[in-house]
Amino acid sequence: MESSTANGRPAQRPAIAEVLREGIRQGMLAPGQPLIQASIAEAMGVSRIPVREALHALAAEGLVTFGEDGGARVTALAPEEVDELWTLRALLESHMAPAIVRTATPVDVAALRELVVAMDDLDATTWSDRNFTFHQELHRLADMPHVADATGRVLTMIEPYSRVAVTVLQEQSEAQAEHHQMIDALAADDGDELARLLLHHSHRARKALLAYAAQREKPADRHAVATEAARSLADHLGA
Amino acid sequence: MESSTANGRPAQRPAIAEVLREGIRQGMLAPGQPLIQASIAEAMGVSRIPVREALHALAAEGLVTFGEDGGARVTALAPEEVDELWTLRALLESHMAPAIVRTATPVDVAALRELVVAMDDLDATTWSDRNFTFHQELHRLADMPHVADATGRVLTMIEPYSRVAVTVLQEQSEAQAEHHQMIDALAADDGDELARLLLHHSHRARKALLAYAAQREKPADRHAVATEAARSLADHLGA
DNA sequence: AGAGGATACAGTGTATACACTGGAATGCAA
DNA sequence: TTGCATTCCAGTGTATACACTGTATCCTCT
Repeated sequence: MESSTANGRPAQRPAIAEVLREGIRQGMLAPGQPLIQASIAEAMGVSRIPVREALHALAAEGLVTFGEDGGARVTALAPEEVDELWTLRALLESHMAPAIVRTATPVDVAALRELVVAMDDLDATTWSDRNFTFHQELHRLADMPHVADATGRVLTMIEPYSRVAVTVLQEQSEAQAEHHQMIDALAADDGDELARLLLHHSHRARKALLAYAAQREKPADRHAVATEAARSLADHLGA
Repeated sequence: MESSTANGRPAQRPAIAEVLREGIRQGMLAPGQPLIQASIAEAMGVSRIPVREALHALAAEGLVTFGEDGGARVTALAPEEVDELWTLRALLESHMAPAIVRTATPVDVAALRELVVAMDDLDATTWSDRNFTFHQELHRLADMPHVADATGRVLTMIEPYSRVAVTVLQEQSEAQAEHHQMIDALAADDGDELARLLLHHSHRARKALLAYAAQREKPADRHAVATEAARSLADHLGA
């Protein structure tokens, strides 16, 4: 009475989207970079078909954007969008805080504390990875799969932009200090405090990032590409 | 210097995902229903390839679930999941409220009021459609594209479950009354009141829906599928 | 008649092949 | 040298074809 199904081959499809997602999240695939189906297919040893499917899935997640000409690129976010997503992240995380405190067992808290302690002295890249894991694990405790999913998507989208800040600013040590406070609040069953910390965590990082971005993009603001090209041209002609 | 692209044929791809999404949202494709690639392809007059891409995109949106056997079905949500999503909706909508009030022009407000008035006496199906549009238009005013997108996804996911409530309960008239109040709050530039109304709107509807669902699912709660299968088997054997 | 195994079928995953497009390079004329 | 038309090519969208698997059917044997 019920229909059936089966697949044909190794079916490493999920792996393709996974690899691309990680590549984008970790910044190896830069925002705006074109994603050529044939190249990806060759690199992964598959045909274009499963690559296209992965690309469309990532597009639905917002990580990839299909230009009207059909070409896929890593989604590039405008500063206002990054700002919006940081605020959204703060909202979602603080929303989960009470549930996290409610359902976390001492074992969970111990595991998280261990994770945080292990992050205390790490280079920026590794720290960013662990930071992502830490927050994901935290969200998992809320027992709100859809909210956690949405939050994870937001985290993934803003991560390429956050990493820059971690590398350049003193962001890492401040964030670590706050992580320790979060664990303490969690151990003390203080949901309100955890929510407050998560809000502060996001908003402080967001402001630092925006300041950095503003400083970085000031000179390039309007005619950035044009002036850059003009300078290059002048040099070339002057020689 | 820059790469180029082009497509081959009519490229009605976006239409495919769109049609499926609408079909799911409007309940024409019921939760749990298998989505056979070949059938869809034939119905839409295309091959399976673009259908697969649409399916994967919808899966990334959460509207479609791929079973481990590979078969795609319309995602079926457990009551707790619907509950979680209603709460999330309330959070997101109330978050947007201040921004909506801030950026809405008198023209926007008039257009929304007209929309609401036109909804006053409609059959359940048409009203549900307009209701969806109304909320989407409201979100659009917040000038927060990503939050609005996320909210739209949530609305789409819960809509099949909400429609039942609208059909059965007196939900429609209560919701309409609240819609009018929202427009008034919007016209009065009262962001806090709008946020309060949106929260109340969602939470009341959510409770009504849950009560309805609980009543409806009481007998099938635990071993629903097993008992269903057993009954079917019994009928079949008894005949 | 009932249990056990071969076979057909439905359905999926993937690769290959073809059609089509827009920009880049090239060649030609002025 | 410059302006323009033509050709070439990179890249995409889609269809067809094939490989594979789980389930259901049917046939056989006891």
